[in-house]
Amino acid sequence: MPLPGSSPHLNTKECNSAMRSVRDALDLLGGKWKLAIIVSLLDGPKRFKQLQRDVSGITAKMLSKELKELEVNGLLSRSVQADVAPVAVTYTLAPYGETLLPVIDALHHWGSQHRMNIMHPQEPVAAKTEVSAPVAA
Amino acid sequence: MPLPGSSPHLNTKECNSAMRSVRDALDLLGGKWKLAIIVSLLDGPKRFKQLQRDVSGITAKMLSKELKELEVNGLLSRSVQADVAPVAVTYTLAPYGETLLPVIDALHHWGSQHRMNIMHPQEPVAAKTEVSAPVAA
DNA sequence: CGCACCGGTATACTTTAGTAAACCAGTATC
DNA sequence: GATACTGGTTTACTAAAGTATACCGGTGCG
Repeated sequence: MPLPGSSPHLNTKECNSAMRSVRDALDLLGGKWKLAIIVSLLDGPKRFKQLQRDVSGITAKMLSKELKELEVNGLLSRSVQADVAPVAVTYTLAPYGETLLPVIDALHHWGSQHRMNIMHPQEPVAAKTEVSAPVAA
Repeated sequence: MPLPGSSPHLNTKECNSAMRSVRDALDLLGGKWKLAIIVSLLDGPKRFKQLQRDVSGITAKMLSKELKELEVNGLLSRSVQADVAPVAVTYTLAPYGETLLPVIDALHHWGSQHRMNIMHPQEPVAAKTEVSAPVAA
């Protein structure tokens, strides 16, 4: 099995195969809210309104929709307690959802590096031997 | 500085901080085509029409738009050879674009795992058949 | 001449993502 | 009896993403 990341580049056939997986992941995780919900749920199980407060900015409609999608993909589980006062609904990150940690970590790591690069445009990461072309700003 | 990914979960403040970076990365990489273009360019520099053939399915308009965005973010570079016959334009993955390899790798790894899980659902990875609400229908 | 390739752009359209706000039944609180 | 909290749904909208198709000047090929 070819391990991408170790080889310098892939050929076209490998690209197409690899891209299917990458797109699968991105379809599930893409959009503005999915990762935010998952990350928030890493903190522990939460109820609907609690989640809505924590994720900050999300509307009830989006939260509801995203939670459904996340649930059918097995990334979290929804449980209802009908006996308690106003019916408590709890969302819990499924074990399968926790397998996303490496992905979240990679995204977070690159994203924070990138954030530094664009805020302090010195040469902290990608400026060692090569002097790039002085193209347009 | 807490290292996410190593700890089991983060608190709410850490989530918000981490999410900014994750969203930064996702904004740059999200959408249907950006990663596909980058992965295709891992194969080596390519010209516009070549890229359009390799990425398969992308329209000239989208390719043009995505290439521009990728270029202004420093992930690839565009070079024009005006001397040759019908003006050759070459797109090359920038060194900075190669720093995405860990991200691509993580996405690819999880995505292919996930793809197997949904295609061969041998083990009950996520049995979500439970309905514990005997209340209203 | 006629066609295809090159690197795109222009126009028009559909689809999806996301926002904003109101609304619901039930309970508990003031 | 009004208000707020619970877990959402509904409707209506905007903005962004993406698709489809045609078009452009220039060149080389038969």
